[in-house]
Amino acid sequence: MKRTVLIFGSLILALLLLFLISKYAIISGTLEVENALGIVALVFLLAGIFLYKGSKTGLPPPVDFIDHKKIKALELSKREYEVLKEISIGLSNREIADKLFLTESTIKTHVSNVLVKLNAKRRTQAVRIAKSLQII
Amino acid sequence: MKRTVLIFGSLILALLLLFLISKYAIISGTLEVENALGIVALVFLLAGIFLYKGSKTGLPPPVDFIDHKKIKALELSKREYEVLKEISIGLSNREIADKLFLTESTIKTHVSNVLVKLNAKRRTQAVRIAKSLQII
DNA sequence: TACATTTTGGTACTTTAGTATGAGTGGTGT
DNA sequence: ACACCACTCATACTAAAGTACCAAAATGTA
Repeated sequence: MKRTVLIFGSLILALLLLFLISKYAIISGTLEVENALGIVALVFLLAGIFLYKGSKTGLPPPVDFIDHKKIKALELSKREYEVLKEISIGLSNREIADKLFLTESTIKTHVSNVLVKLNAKRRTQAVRIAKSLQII
Repeated sequence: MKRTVLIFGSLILALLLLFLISKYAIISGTLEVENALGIVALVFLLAGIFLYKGSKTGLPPPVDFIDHKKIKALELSKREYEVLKEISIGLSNREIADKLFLTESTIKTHVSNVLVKLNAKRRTQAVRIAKSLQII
């Protein structure tokens, strides 16, 4: 949001600047209309590319970017989310327990809660759902 | 490739056309320089967006595209690969069996083979590895 | 401080997953 | 015709995963 405003602001400024420069140059005869148009064209071609890159209005999910709002909406606690991430990289409950310095019991509790909150029957399904929701 | 040439061709044509029109209009006094520049700017802004969208020269791996060579390199058979895909969408052995009209026994055999070939200990890990190898 | 969550852990089971091993069938290439 | 391989299925286990229920700390917040 902040970035968009900034980009548009500098874009408008650049446009105004170009107007002034080109107008002056044309009047004083040091620049032909073709050149002025060419410069404007080039600048805005690049601007278009840059803007599109930044905005990403396209349909394809932007590869990554975690949706933290959705995590909250699902009421996943910090630990539960942490465990979910470990599941997604293929660790067993035992391994997750060791990694987080907890007992397997605790991990099982967390996993069960994650499954309920993600409405999944299995951890593999939970991973798929989590990915489709863009929370991992 | 073909499309790129076509796009650039029409882009150049449009540029020439704009030059002619704006030059004529400016000379005959029916159009101010500002407007001409504005039009060019707008056109090329859109062109930039369009070009970027089409070319996608960016770094991000194009999201999908399955590496069939790697599947062969891993010596994954047709069935095994099929089972792997079902695993990745979170199905249980029972569910995969029903979906493919096979017994759970058979699925277990396939899964075991997949795990060995992908060098994974668990199905969740197999999914992660398969994704990192771009075979699913 | 009182209250609500979160986090942690346990016990006791049930259900899936995964391994090991063997074996029959059908297709392909030689 | 025979060898080879993918595919199928079975039995018998072992090992994880998951469920249900409970309960005590730790943490955060009104």
